[in-house]
Amino acid sequence: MNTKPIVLEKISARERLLAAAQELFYEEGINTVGIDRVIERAGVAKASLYNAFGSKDELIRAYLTARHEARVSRMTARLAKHDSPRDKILSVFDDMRENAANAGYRGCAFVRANAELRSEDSVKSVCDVSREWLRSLLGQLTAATGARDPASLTRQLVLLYDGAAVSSQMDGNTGAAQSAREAAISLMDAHGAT
Amino acid sequence: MNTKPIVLEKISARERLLAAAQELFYEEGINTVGIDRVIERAGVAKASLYNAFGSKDELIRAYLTARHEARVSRMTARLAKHDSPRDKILSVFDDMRENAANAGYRGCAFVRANAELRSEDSVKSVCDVSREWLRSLLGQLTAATGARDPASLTRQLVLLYDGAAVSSQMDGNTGAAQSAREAAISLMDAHGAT
DNA sequence: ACCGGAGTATACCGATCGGTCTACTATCGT
DNA sequence: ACGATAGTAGACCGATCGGTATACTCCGGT
Repeated sequence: MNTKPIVLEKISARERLLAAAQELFYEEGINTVGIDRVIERAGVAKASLYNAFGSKDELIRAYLTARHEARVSRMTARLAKHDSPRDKILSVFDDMRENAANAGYRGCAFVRANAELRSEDSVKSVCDVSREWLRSLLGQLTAATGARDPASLTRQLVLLYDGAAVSSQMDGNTGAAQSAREAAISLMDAHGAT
Repeated sequence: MNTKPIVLEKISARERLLAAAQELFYEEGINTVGIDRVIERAGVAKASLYNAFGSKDELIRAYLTARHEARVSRMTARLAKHDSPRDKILSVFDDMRENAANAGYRGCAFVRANAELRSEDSVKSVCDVSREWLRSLLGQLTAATGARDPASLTRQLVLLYDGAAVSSQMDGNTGAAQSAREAAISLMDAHGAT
C-alpha cells in the first residue's frame, strides 16, 4: 500500500494554532488576545505552541505571513483572468470589494497589526513585505498602461486601496471598495492610462 | 487683589494625565500602555487618575475627545483663510501634510485606536464622531463646489484622506498627503468641481 | 482656626500576561 | 520490540494588568 489518505484527516497542532490565530488576532487584535485564548481555540497544549513557534511574536509573524501568502495567490489567480493592465488594476479593487462583503471583515490585517506595534517591532517587517508587494504590483501595472506619470499614479492608487480598507473597517462601509474603484478609473483617465 | 496669576502655573493632575495619555497612547498604543506608565509620566498618584477619570476607558475617551477637538479648532482656523470651497478642500490635505511632517507622526489617532478595540467598545463612538465630522465637512464643501455628484466625490476624498494617514503611518511616507492632494485635484476636476 | 477638596505615596487585590517545566501518552518507521 | 517524534495536561514562574483602600499632607475660603 502507498501512504494512507487517512493521515490527511489529522491536522497538525501547528496548523490548528495558525487557524486559531487567524481568527482571534484578526478579529480582536494582537495585543488583546492572549496565548491562553489561542491554545484554547486551537484545542492544543501550551507546550505545542512553543514547540511549533517558540514565542508569541513568532506566531504573530506566521499569522501575518500566511495572510500575505493567501492574498498573493488569490490575487495572482484573479489577475490571470484579465489581459489589459487597466483591467488588472481594477481587479485589485474587485478583490477588496469581495473581501469586504464577507461578514466579519475588519479591514487590512497589516494595517490593524501595525497600529498595535511598539516601534522597532520584528513584526513590522512582515507588514512591510506585504505593502511593498502591492506597491510593486501596482507599479508594474501602471507602467504597462502607458500612463504619463506611472509613479505618481501608483502612489495615488495605493492611497485609494488603503483608504478603502480603513473605511470598510471603521465605518462598516461595504461600498468603500466600489468608491475606490470608481476613483481609480478617474485617476487612471487623468494620467492618460489606457 | 484679584485672582492671583500664580495659580495659572499650577497644572492640575487631570491635565497632566491627559497630556501623558496623549503622548503614550498615541505613540505606543492604547492596550500596550498600562495605567502605571501613564501616572508615572504624568508624575501623579494613581488615586488622582481614578478621581479624575474613573477608569482607563474614560481616560482613553478623554484622550481621543481632546484629540478631536484640537483638530476641529485647528481646521476651523485654517478653513477661514480660504474663500473658495475648492481651496478649503485642499487645505484639509495641507493640514495633514503639515502634521505628517512632524517627527513622531504616527498616523490618525482614531484609526490607530480603532485597530485595538474589541467590538462594541465604548471608545468606538468617539472615533465615529470624529470621522463623521470630517465626512460632513467634506460633504458641505463638495456640494458648494457644484460638483456633479458631490456624495460620490466626498466618499472618494475621504478615501484619499484615510489612505494618506495609513501610508504616512506605515511607510513613514511624508509625501503621502501631497500625493493625496494631487489626487484630490484630479478627482475634483473629474467631478466638475470648480 | 478650621474644614473640605485635591493630591500624595504605597500597599494590596484577583486576574491575566508570556513563558517554562515536568511527566505522561499515542503513533510512527525500522 | 524499540526509540524517535509529536502531542497531551497542568503546575508553576515573575511580571504586569486595571482597580481599590488606607492614611497622610497641603492649601485656600469662610
